[in-house]
This record gives sequence, structure tokens and C-alpha cells, in this order.
Amino acid sequence: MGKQMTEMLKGTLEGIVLALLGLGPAYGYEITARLRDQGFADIAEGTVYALLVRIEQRGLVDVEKVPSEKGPPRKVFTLNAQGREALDEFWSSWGFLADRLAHLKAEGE
Amino acid sequence: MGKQMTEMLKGTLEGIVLALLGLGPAYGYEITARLRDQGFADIAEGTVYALLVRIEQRGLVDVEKVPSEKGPPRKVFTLNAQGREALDEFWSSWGFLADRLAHLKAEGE
DNA sequence: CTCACTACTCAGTGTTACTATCTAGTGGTA
DNA sequence: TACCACTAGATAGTAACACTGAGTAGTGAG
Repeated sequence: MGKQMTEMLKGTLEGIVLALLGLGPAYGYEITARLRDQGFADIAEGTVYALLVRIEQRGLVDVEKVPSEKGPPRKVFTLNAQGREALDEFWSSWGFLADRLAHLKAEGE
Repeated sequence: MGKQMTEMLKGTLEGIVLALLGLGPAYGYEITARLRDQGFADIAEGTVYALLVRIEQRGLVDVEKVPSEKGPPRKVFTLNAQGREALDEFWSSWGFLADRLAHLKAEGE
């Protein structure tokens, strides 16, 4: 992936994962796969797991261990009230940034 | 500024500054002021100058020292061909990200 | 002659995504 | 058996970036 995208994902990737969890509970491997489907083809698994550890430690998600038929047990993450609040804040910040950049782009054309 | 916005600006702030320079040459203090006008009220001066040093070292801008009537000489930055290319790449990356997030936001509503 | 404004610089810090590697369970196949 | 592919998660070390907080320096107003 481009270095540019790597830097741009900082802060944003967390919001993306929170948004995915906002659609329903999910586990790490699944989230990684969904990100790939969404076009984020080069996001490393390790990156996602590290991010999930962070949002768990900040209390934004509830965690449940669920056995899997195909491999080790899954850690299923569910967005809780605090997580929803964080997601709202993310959309608010993102909205501001996207709005500013849309203006800038329009000015440059 | 929120920690969230701080992280989200990583990578994006550089694009914003390149976009501002795309509108015409400018010097550091001026760029800082424009950012404040644009709503980025809490971006530290030191942050902008450090960023300008980086894009200068990467050869994205041409630099000229111009005397000022009001204070020390100004370092005026002008976007060159390489800089324009970097700006295009930025808009491309940003476009991808903004598109993905728009989809995600629509799904969550 | 102090203050405010202009203009730039720099060392140190925290956060984040990436790389690379490791552990482990299940099922297929040579 | 031995090996591989897929599933599932963890972690140490690194690079990049924005922030904090401080500093240097020139000009003009009070």
C-alpha cells in the first residue's frame, strides 16, 4: 500500500472498524476479511488485531469467546454504549474533515 | 483539539497544505493563518513548519527567501511539478477513502 | 522600552499502522 | 504418517507524523 494511504489510515482505520462493528458483532478474522472486501486489500492482520486490543482496553466493545468449527475459538466484539458514542464522535470529526477537503478540492479546480 | 482529530490529520494535513500551495505560493506563517481560517483552529505553528521542512526535503516545493516589511524574512513555498504529482496522488487516495467511508456511513443508517 | 505581532526553528513525546514472526485448531491429500 | 491450506489470534520492533513547549529574531505602537 502507498505510504500516503498508510498515514491517512491513522485514526481513520479505527473509525472504520467501529463502523463495521456498528453493523453487528464480529470477530477479528472476519473484520480483516470484510476490510479486504471493502477494498482495503493490504491491511495486515496484525494491524487489525492490535487495533481491536486497543478499543477493547478503552472499553468501547464487549468481548465474548465463541468456539469455532474451523479453528481456534473466536473473540467476538460487540459495540457497547461507549463504543457507539465513540463512533458518533468519529463521524462528527470525519464529517468536518471531509467538508473542509471538499471545499479545498473545489477551490483547486 | 480532540485526540481523534489529531490522529485523523496524520497524512491528511500534508495533503491539505499541498492543496493550499496548489492555489498559489505561500509562506509558513500565512499557511498557518489560512488553516485557522479554514476551521483548523488548533493546529500548532510548529506542526506546520515541520511539515514544510519535510515536503521541502522531498522536493515537492521550490523555496525562495523574500524580505518582509513586518518581521524576519519569509520562506515562500511554491508547488513544483513533483509537488503537483504528490497532490494528485493525495486526492486519489483521499477520494478512495472518502468513497469507502460514505458507503459505510450509508450502511449504518 | 516593553508589548504585540510577524516569522521561523527544534528537541522530545505519544499514537498509530506496518513488518515479520509465532502459536494453534481443523480438514484435506499425497 | 507428513504436509499443506485455511482459520484465528498475538506480539516485538520500526517508521512516520502531529503535538507540546520552548526558543530566536525583526518590526512598529503605546
